[in-house]
Amino acid sequence: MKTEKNDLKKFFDLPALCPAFNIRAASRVITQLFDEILKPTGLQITQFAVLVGVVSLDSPSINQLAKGLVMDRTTLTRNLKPLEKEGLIKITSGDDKRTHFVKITPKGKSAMEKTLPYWEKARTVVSEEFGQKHLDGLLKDLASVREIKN
Amino acid sequence: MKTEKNDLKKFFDLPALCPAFNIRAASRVITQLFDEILKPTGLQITQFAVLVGVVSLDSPSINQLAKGLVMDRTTLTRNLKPLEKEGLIKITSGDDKRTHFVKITPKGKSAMEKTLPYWEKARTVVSEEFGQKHLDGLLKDLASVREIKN
DNA sequence: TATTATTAAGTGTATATACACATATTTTAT
DNA sequence: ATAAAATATGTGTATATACACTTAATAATA
Repeated sequence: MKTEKNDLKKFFDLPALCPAFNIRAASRVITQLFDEILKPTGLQITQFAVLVGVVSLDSPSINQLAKGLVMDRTTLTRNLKPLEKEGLIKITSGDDKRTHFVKITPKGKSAMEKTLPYWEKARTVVSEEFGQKHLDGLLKDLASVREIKN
Repeated sequence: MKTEKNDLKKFFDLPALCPAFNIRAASRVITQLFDEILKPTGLQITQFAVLVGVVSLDSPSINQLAKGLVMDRTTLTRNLKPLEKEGLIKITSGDDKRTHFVKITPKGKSAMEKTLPYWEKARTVVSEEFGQKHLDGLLKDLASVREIKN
């Protein structure tokens, strides 16, 4: 009989119990579902989220936008690059030259309008697969998870 | 008064309603929390998840492991690289030379043993921040989200 | 005013993610 | 036995993520 040291059975329960494994796996599934449905728009769901943040926060600074999106500032900086390259946003300096504001462009607005129905479609698919009431509960829980950060 | 076309208010509700925005944001928060606590182990939570998958599935093939982890096969291939480089796993061919099996090494086992208490600590933190009962419900919901894939 | 501290943002590096495409091997059908 | 189909995996490319570190500009203080 092998020693206890080599007994790996204790790891077998982890996948079902781990918040990180599970939220990351679920995140991959949902992201693929949205990106598949959004494909005709040329936007990925993360990019759409950033654009929505930009208009909701009305031309925020990088820091403000990162906070609003619950996204690391340096991650956001990188995520803005393809949107800027495509001309969907524009980044400008304020009076305080350290601060950079993110503005939506007409092309960006147009891309958002085009994407909205696909987003609605994706949301409907999730809602039907999952149950609207169930989904409402999940969204509430996910909002609570976000609060852990504070 | 501007035309309806330029009215962006309709986007303001999206962040609260979007499963993708919310699950991705929550995933970032949880991942950072786990990675911070796991830092002394030298493993990130995704890497620990892969190792747990390898031992739980008992030296699976790449495809089997990807399926078990609900991870895209090509993502897994890339995620295995740093683990292999560190000597925590070994990849070997079977009789069918297309199939590659992933095996844990002694160094890999040792890393897992070292990491386990840190994982437990992180799980406790989440559980306390969030409430154990609440967390159980969330884990169940996340498992359901994963099922959408099938 | 000169120095120091603070604030805002970018860069270097590494891992994570996944689609489209390519390769190698095995199986199936002719 | 050979051609075609199916299977298992890897690679090219692009985006996503975030820590550690750096730079630039402004604010606070001596």
